[in-house]
Amino acid sequence: MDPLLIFKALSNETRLQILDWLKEPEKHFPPQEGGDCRKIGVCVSHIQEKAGLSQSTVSQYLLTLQRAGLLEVYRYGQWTYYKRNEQKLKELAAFIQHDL
Amino acid sequence: MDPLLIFKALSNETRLQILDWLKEPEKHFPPQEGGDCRKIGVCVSHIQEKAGLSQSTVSQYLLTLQRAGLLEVYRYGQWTYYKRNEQKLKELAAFIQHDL
DNA sequence: TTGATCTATCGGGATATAAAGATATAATAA
DNA sequence: TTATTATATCTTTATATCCCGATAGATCAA
Repeated sequence: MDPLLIFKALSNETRLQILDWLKEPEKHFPPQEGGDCRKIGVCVSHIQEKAGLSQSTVSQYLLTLQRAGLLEVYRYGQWTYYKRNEQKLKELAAFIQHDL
Repeated sequence: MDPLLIFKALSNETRLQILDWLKEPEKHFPPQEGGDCRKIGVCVSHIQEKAGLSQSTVSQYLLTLQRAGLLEVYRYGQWTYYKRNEQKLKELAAFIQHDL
């Protein structure tokens, strides 16, 4: 739990949106062949299309969120799936409530 | 409540420290003549001395935290006192818990 | 009024972040 | 093997943030 790293990761409109979209992935992204987006996450290209930014930028954003611990990664074949790390988000809420 | 503005304000080690020091001001700052630091806040020069940064930098940091709604200001004569806005911090905790 | 003190603001150089295109890597398909 | 697809990394330009010194306001003391 590195609060500074987390707050930096949250200091960007698009990254906040990505976290929000991933709350209800089936509502914001098209169906995937690879597997249930609730379980394995959403692949980078779907997130990129939704964000309307370049592939490299979105890839960087996802890594930023992952390094902060807010997203989990699952790799299968040539795909990379990202989903929320609800555990970490709960820890963050607890930190803000008790320590900030 | 502007989450992006708040997260940007929290994306700095010194600003996080200032928020922490102001949780127990009498523990971290010398006594003030102007009034009880719990009630009116701590003056800029005390915070500056503790932070070990220039006066202009600390003044900017305090404004950043205030614009985000995390600090409250009280002006008396030539002094400016800052204290935590516990209400806003509670709102932030609730936001993270329910909306992030 | 003059001088001292406290704080805010301005301007600037250094560093970090934003966001893109180009390229590399790795897996799949033909 | 070669071509294609998905993602990551590299490089670069533009913008934002960090942090300072200098200066400006505002208040208080003499």
